[in-house]
Amino acid sequence: MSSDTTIAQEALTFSDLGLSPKVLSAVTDAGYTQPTPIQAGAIPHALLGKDVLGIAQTGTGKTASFVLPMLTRLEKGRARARMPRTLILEPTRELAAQVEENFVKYGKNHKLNIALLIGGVSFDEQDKKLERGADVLIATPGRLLDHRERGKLLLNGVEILVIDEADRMLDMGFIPDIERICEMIPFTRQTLFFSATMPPEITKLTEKFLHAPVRVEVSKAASAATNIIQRLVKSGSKPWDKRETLRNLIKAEDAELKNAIIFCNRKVEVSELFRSLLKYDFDAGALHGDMDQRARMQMLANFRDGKLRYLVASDVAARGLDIPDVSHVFNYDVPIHAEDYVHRIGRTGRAGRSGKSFTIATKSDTKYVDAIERLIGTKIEWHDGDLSTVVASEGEDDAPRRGKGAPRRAGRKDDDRKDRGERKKGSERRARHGEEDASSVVAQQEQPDVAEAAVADISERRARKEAIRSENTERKSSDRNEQRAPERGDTRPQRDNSRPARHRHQEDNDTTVGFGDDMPAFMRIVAKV
DNA sequence: AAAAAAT
Repeated sequence: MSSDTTIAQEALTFSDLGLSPKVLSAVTDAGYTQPTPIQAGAIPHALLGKDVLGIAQTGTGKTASFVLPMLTRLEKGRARARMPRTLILEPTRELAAQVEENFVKYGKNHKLNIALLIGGVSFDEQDKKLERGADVLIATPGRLLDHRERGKLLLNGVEILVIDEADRMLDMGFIPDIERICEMIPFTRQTLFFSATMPPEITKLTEKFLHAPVRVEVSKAASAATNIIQRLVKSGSKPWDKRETLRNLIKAEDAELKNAIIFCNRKVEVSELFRSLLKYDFDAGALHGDMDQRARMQMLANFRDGKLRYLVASDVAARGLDIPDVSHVFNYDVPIHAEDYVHRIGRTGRAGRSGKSFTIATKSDTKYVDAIERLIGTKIEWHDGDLSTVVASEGEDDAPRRGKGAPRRAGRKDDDRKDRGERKKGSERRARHGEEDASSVVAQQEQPDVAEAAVADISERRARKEAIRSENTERKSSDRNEQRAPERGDTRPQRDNSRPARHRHQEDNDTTVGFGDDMPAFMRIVAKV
């Protein structure tokens, strides 16, 4: 009876789902045999051309649940110029690039034209791909609409439309854009719609744009994976207190720590913490939305490839990003929205591995911690005593009653001197003079420990300089020049700008992109198909 | 209290 169905489900393999031989062979080559619940539930219907409403978090194998059937269905027919056959909408550039990687990986036996339309990079290459006729078009909404308005793109040939991470698009205010785009595509299309949650606005959207969808639901991740050890870490609330807490934590975890993502709530904090960590010789990179696109891709690639051990990031990296082997997640700030906590810590403990997450909490974070504990339904253990044992740094208390202008030098600890040094002056200068100045800052820093520097692995130092340089090309100050100004003293090997960065790292690595085995264990148990 | 996305 019910045990029979369980057995039948467990025995299910990809070859049972109706995928084409070409697709199956790519899946097998990637080392997968068993579909995840969302894949097993969605693929057969998607192959039949039905609309699918998939309710699933990232990390459930969701991407493959639309990539594989789309590849199969694309085997018939050909793309025409400026008329893409399929369209996949993603909320962030990194996610869009990641989906493209999936199409490349599982479409290796197909001859498909894939175009990635995202902001922050030049139009030329994107235009060329559209002109050639794209079988698969992956886009963030803004750039897609931009291309359309320039007349480079006709959406009335789209046969399959995928809307991914719909609830996140809602958070980001993309819903009007999504509606516009949906209205441009003939309703004879097939629509595959994915969302982790179903708030009323999203339900409305599905009622408007889906036709008799098959609903496939995988239970929510909010119950927090059991393979991730979670701890709260008390800290004073001043930035230097928190940075010191973080450094000590990282050092204490050193033996177990392969690599870590460190989340901050704000972009400025990402930048500050990143610079601070570099000064303390941590092998860190940074990732947030104000960095130029090349730097974003570079940082992510370097972190994935193990060239950077730490990645300081905003919530742009919280959801969906698939880096298979992250050992630690640190929340430098307690996330304001409890769901973000679940997404952030879900960057570790992937592909059935174990992971550790530490959340630095100050007295003013109490209510956010409470909200998180309510959401995940458990109390998070304190790492080394709770906040009642916090010693406020000398001359300060934790009460946030002082304004920003309050003197803050009084009680600083010895260890902090590095942290607060000449940063402001330095960054102002860098902003005016561009990148070459950043390397001199690095040189300056390294001077005090010449001996150490000499011993240090050269490539590591080069990577760090590269990192500091990239992080300095923040979009706000230089993105526009970036597109047309290779004349700045750029010593990096000349980039072939006609190809987006992600193609390069994709060719020279075969990092596993998460898939069937990329499902948290707790989900495997409760998932219903 | 934020971040994300077109310029």
